[in-house]
Amino acid sequence: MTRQNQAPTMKDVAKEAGVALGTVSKVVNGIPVGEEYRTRVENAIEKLNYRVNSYAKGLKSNKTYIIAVMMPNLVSPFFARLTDYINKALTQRKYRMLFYATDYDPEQEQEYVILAEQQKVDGIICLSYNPNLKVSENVPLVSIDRYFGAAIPCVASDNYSGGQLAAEKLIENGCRNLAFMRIGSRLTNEPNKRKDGFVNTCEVRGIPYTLKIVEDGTPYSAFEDFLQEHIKEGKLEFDGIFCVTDSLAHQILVSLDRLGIRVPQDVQIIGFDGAQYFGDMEYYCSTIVQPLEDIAETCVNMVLQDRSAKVPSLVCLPVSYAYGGTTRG
Amino acid sequence: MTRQNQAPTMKDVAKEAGVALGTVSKVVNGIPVGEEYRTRVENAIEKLNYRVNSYAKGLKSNKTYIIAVMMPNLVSPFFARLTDYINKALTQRKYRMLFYATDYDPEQEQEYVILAEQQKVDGIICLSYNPNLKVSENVPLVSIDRYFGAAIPCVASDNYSGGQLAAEKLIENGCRNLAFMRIGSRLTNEPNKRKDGFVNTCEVRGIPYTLKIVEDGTPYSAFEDFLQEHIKEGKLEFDGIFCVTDSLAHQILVSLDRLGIRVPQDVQIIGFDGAQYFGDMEYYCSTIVQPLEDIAETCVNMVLQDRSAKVPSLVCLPVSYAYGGTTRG
DNA sequence: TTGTATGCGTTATCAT
DNA sequence: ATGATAACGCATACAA
Repeated sequence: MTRQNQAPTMKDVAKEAGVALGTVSKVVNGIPVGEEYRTRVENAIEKLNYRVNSYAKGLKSNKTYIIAVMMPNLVSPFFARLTDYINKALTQRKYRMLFYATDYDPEQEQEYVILAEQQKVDGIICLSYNPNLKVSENVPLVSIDRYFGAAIPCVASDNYSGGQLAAEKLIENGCRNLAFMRIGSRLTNEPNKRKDGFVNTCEVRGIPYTLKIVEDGTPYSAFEDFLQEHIKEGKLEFDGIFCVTDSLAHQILVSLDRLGIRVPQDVQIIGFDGAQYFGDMEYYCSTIVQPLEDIAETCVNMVLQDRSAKVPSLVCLPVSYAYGGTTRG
Repeated sequence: MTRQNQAPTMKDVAKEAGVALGTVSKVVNGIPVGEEYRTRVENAIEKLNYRVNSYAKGLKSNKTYIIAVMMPNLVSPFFARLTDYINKALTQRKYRMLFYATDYDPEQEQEYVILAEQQKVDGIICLSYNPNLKVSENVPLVSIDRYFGAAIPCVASDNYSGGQLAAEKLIENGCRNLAFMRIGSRLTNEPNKRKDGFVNTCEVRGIPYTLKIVEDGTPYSAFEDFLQEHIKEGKLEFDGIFCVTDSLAHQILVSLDRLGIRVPQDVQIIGFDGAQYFGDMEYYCSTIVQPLEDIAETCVNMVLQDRSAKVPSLVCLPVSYAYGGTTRG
């Protein structure tokens, strides 16, 4: 029984055009061929609606033009936007994106890396929460925000400077008693440097500060309780708060509203990320903006780079401050 | 010259284990094999860190376990969330997602469909803005929100009922002079039925209404001008507004704030989509919630369904109302 | 049960 | 310049 209702192959095209298989391959790949033959082949391709099978092609050439991208999810605007930029950067370079959502699960991450390897992708870009991720030598991997050691290039915002910038902006806007709030992993990763930068500037500038850091999974009410405890005679002790993400800043704003503390009159808030309403409008809050487009471009360039080229093990890209209504300027 | 530093193949494993190629294949695919052989092969696989090459596998089996998903972008929370759910549904079924961002460009959409076909994906799920999209018979395609005709299954929210529900909720909350606002394509698509449902209920209930519909690309200021014109003696004529999306509702809220009109005291607003702050918190506004998870599941089930099975040409899934602070209830 | 051989749709190396 | 043929890594029908 012959193939029925199957997609046509090069062989079919060759038969239709009355030429040899190799000739069809040449036409498809833009290799010079006699004018007469070329049109015959092109007509046959048109007639049969032929498409090259990229699996067969990949099998031969050992190149797939596919990059695997791993993120915790696409629901967080930060991840979604970053993925969007990565996808754009890949598309511009004629690459496609195979996407995996890891849901912060280290085991799934490991599984997906293995999957990507057998998918024979040309590279992997991942934002990982698995500090022990095992990765094969055979496929280049670029990490976002997590440093795995010199062998695996890591791209991140300049989180330390971002922390400094947040403190400076608050101080510049008149704050004299600061707080830093963080929820999240105890894993060492680049974003944790936000705190260090913040603390550094507070100490250099001689501004008192308080840290409220809770573990992942802690309910947000912990922060509200914390704020409550620091309200003396109806007045919040802090006049400036740096939240480790815009998402947390949003929660804090809700709590402050509930507690009757006005923003930015009573306390000024700075978040981190640069999240925007519906992706393209104003900022949720005053914030340290991550250069997502640069991060994406950098990741793509590095993952596509010749393996033999020496790549830096950590690239930090400059952040900027953006006003979003929760500070005085 | 032999392969060097290449990923190991089944042949390598067979040699290492001292068994035949076919035996390795059987072990890999869980086909019964002698206990002795099995462990020998498994050890060899472990030792060489062997991974099956899914390209070679796909070439043989004509099945790739990859579904292409096309969306305008991942920046809009609606698209991002929908894509997230689709990806989850695919992952649960051991499928992977190849993602394409179309940026609303009909030509790119067409290109991507062709690309997907030569990528030999097992199916395509797309939210398209190309009314003339050409699609091959060889790969199943499921459309979201755009009806292409009986041959191509379309999945959407029950937009008509959503429009009705919005009108009913506004009326129920005491509104007696309604407005509908829309920005967007003139292409016929399912979401356009929101207006029809809204109008239907207004007429049945005998409530006066005004439509303000502008074309894509019109600046938002057009709506603010419109509102301005309908303010008589400091009072907005409308006491209820149904916005075609939450995104537009957000813009309208900004405009109303600027115009000194209070929400929900002076006017109540209902949006459409069910967008949430940072994906998982409160709603931006009172809204008609699209059942994104159901839509995703339905699309995935349909695209994976046996081609021979008759699939319905249009599936509409029930929407619901959610309070989000911009109405009285 | 295990091994061998063929073919999937390409590309590339040959002769022609 | 063109056509025949081997190989890519795997699955499978068939032979042992």
